[in-house]
Amino acid sequence: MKKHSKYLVTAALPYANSFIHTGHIAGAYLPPDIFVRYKRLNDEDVIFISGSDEHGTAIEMASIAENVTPREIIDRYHFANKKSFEDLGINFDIYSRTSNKIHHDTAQEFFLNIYNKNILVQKTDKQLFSEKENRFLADRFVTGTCPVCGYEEARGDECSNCGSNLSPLELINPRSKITGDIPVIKESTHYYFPLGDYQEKLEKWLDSKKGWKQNVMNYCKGWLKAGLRDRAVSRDLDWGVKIPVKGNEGKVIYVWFEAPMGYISATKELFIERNEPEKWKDYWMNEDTKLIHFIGKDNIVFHSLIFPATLMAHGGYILPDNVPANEFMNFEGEKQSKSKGTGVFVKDITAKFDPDVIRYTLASNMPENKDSEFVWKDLQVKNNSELAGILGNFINRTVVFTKNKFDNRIPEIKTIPETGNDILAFFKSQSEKLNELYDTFKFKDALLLTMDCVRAANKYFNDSEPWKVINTDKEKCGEIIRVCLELCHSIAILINPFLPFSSERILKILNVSDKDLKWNKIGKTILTAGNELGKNRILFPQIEDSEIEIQVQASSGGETVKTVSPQTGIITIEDFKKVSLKVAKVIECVPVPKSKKLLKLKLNLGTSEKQIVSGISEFYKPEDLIGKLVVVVDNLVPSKLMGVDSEGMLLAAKQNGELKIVTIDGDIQTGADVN
RNA sequence: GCCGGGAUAGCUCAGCUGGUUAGAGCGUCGGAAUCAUAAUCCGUAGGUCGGGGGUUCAAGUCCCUCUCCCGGUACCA
Repeated sequence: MKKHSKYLVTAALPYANSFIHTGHIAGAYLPPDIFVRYKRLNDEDVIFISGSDEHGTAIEMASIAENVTPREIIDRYHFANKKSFEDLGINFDIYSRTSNKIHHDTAQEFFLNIYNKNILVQKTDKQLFSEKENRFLADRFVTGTCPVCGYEEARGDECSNCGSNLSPLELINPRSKITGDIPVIKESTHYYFPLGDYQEKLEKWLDSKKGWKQNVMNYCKGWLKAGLRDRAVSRDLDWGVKIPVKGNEGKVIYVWFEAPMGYISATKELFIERNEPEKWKDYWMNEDTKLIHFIGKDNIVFHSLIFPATLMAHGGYILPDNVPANEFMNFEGEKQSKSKGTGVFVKDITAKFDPDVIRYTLASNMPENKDSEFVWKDLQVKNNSELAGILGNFINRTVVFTKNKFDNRIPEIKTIPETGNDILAFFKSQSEKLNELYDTFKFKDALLLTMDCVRAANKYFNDSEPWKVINTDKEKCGEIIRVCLELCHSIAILINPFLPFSSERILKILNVSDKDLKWNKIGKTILTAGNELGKNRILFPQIEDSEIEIQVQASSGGETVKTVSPQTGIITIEDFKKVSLKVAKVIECVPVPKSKKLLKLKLNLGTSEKQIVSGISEFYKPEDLIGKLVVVVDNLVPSKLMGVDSEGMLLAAKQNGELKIVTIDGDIQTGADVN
């Protein structure tokens, strides 16, 4: 029965306005890749889908902020992220993107289907409209004075000063963030999806689900308990999938509604590429297919309530069989966050370390049950003591022994020694235990069990003492080494889901094809006596302290410093000239509400003023700083910290938990260049 | 404020419906071994399971309460 089911595995569509970081990988991409690889070793029918989510306000905002087209933004992140996945061996069958025509067609068909059934309801709201730009302004495009605290730069959805939730209509003196002009109030009609109508169906459906993770169920129950409400499915925006109904010019399908359909359009695209354009239905519309969504916890309600409801509304589609969401992976005690500039981008870490080492580190510490922690030191420790020490060493000692004592050829085996049979049987039984772990998404346990096999292999080598036996009985020694070589092959299979690159390298070293790279060959003898081994190579070179130190230092700059790429070395004067340093006087200084370390500073730079947010409140009180002359980076790309705009960076020295800001020795005019 | 989730050995984490001396990996310390990337193997030590109270023959596991962290959500007109 199980044999005949198909698997349709999806990984969350990353939003194309930032680079993916290790937290994303550990939470939503490595787990499905491991799962899919395991299934493939078992010859199961599985396809693995993901792609970039490329519409919505945030991308349009980014494009305006950078004065480029949205297309430039999404291209930048789409291709970078696609490459990041490839570099890490996350092997999607297709990594598509929602800006593709096929996705627009699919989403519009979906919308029309539901629209034609009169499922959608229309509501009219007052919204701010910019006559200059001739369009409605999304919440985040509006800025104005907060009616609660009087802060003049409040956003349309939230005041970043006092934290109040706002509607753009409440703002005093609202302005367009793009052009600065004053918008007018205009009515706009939108379509809503009546999620509440599906409450009962969803509850019943969820009740029938066995084996879902507790955290996933909890999130859903929370929402159901609160009652599901209508959700707008259209928006006044340029950038997105147009509403395919007349009279809705300037409106697009709300991104939350359209994005998950990206899984469907990506599947269509995949089978068009494979010249089987109808075959996607065999997955999406086939009850024998198990649809599994791998996501992070932020996405739970979309994948286990909202998207299923829209699938129900359309009809004909299967619903997810499981949604194994993970928690988050933090970074050295902090959230991995774009706005805070903390975390490790995949593009940076893959430039420096072996993808399998990264995969191993992330997998062994996956946030399966609760938020977990990525620590640089861990990468070194895992590599040196586990990958190199246990795994790499076993392969290496076996291969080197074969080379030195058996002419680099696979020894004959007449009878397998009893202890050899034991270890092979142990491998087999472990592989059976692993089946259950993989099927229940317990990948951390699976990794431990996998490494147990390698440990046992080392023990077999030790206990058998081939280096002694070689002196008395070469044939028997050959049999021991032969068993070890067979174990190497089994290990190549066992580690394949986690360490695909190393798995391949082991096959190369053994000089065999991948035809026996099948789960049911674990613990089997498959090598051919007399065959010569391939060239040996060290699978996991030691990672030195210095290599890790560089990373730790590069990413410990605190909130105001972006994690830098792992690059060191000498720069030219031209490089340095790119940085504009100026003397500035602190004229105002207040803590950022709700933040732990942030101070908001208003600075006088002689001819101009600017606002900088700096993570120094643990070291300085606001009143200590007012009037001080400080040094700032004047031409840093602006960013937001805790929702507060920051237009530069304050220089400070930091060491061992101490921090001192850079000040000027004596009097000089503010705005003076520093070099 | 309300809802949910955390707080377990030096570090990173497991502990299902309550049940013998609380587990794993890594690290520490000691020993064995020397084929191997100073890599392996064996053994040892390490925790009043965030604090306090309660239910029970029995609680890390259930209940109450407090502290701290993390999400979500509301209000603050």
